[in-house]
Amino acid sequence: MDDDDFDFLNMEKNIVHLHKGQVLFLQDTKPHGIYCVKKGKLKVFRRGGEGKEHIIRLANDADVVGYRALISNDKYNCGAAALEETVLCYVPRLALEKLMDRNISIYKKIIQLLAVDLKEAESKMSDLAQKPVRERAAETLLMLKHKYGVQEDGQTLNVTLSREEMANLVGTATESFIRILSDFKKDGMIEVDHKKIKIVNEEMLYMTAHLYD
Amino acid sequence: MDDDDFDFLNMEKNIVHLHKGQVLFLQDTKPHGIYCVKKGKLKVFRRGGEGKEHIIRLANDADVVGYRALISNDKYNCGAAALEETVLCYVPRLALEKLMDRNISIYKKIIQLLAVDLKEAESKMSDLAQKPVRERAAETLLMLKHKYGVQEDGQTLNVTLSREEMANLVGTATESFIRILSDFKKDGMIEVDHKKIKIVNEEMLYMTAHLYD
DNA sequence: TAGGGCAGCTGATAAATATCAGCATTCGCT
DNA sequence: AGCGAATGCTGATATTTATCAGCTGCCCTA
Repeated sequence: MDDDDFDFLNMEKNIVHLHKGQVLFLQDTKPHGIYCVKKGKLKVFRRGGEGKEHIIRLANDADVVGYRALISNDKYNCGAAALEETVLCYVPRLALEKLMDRNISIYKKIIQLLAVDLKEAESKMSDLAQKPVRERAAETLLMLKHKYGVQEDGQTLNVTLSREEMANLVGTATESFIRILSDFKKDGMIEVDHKKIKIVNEEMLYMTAHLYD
Repeated sequence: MDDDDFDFLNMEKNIVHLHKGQVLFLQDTKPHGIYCVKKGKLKVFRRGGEGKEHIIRLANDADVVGYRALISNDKYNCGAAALEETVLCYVPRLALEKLMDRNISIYKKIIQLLAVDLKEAESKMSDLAQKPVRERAAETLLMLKHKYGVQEDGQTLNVTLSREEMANLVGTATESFIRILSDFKKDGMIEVDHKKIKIVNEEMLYMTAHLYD
């Protein structure tokens, strides 16, 4: 979304504040609008049979969430919750429809959002089907760096997730992920200080992820 | 796509015939148009590191394939190949753009296509992350029945896939899938005659897939 | 119609991953 | 600051899934 759209959306002045861990919307409920992240981080996840969650995607400043369900007139296929203090702009269905009426280019933007999400979903799907946990774990760490960046030291990931959440992102059991994380540490690819993860050998992580080699 | 659009597309008269196994387009190549299935069946797949293919989705009469890459001005993220004799209608980029210019509602249709694909991709993703092979195999058989229907006997799946292709659809090794298929046979859920698979106890398959129970 | 090759199948085994149990550490409260 | 609960970690083990090898039968076609 470009600045013009943001201005319009912000004019609606429906600001939502979420604390860390707070739920924005739940899987299988009906949407009434869409959300634009002004500041903060969100996880978008699905719950499987035994309640175990799988994180489908993460959201960042300027990302839009909850729009798929709304535009298909469908229930939410995923839930969303804040990973830290987060501020969002809520755009009710009607406001969105007004926006779309007066600006056809919004259609193109929605198409672009969907197309990006779909491409990433397809790639993740084949990764889940084919790559071992170790490779997916490496890939996930690199994705986190790419998505949220690093702190002033240039190495520490600028996002805080629990081990369980990271495992849910990778698509594996928490213990398995923890073991792999300590392997990565032993191999000198990362350094770990509680929830802070530092990527010290990105090249080697890439190799491990088999993104190139 | 409704009848009007089909008429327009068909006017372009770019008909493509594919024999069983023939490739429509390859992953990582550039699209020049989109394809509409007039008659036949296609698989859309990605190849992983060691060349193993994972089938992302199947296409049927009236499905559109290859449009995601075109509208994002991107390379194909997946390849596509015919599962049987297939007839498609090719719509070159320019013709599509003309169509979109004179009919804004095409944007909405593309959005709906993308939204459906995205929803299915997200669900499949969490299945791959959380469900065991046996459940995914049951789900796949039910999906094949739903997607392609059955023959006159009301039970035999109206599509022919090799065991390897089915395994690639489930996201498992060919041998693992074969074993599970013979379990299903033993349990009285299906009957198998070479490539013909008959679903004789759909209820039980649903239970096995944990779609409800 | 003989035979080469491939798909399907099965058993044995190996490897990957999950689960379970127990303990240590940290975090969120008050 | 201190307590209880939650999170993180590790080892042992179980389970799931993949891999490897070998066998059969079937189609193709030479």
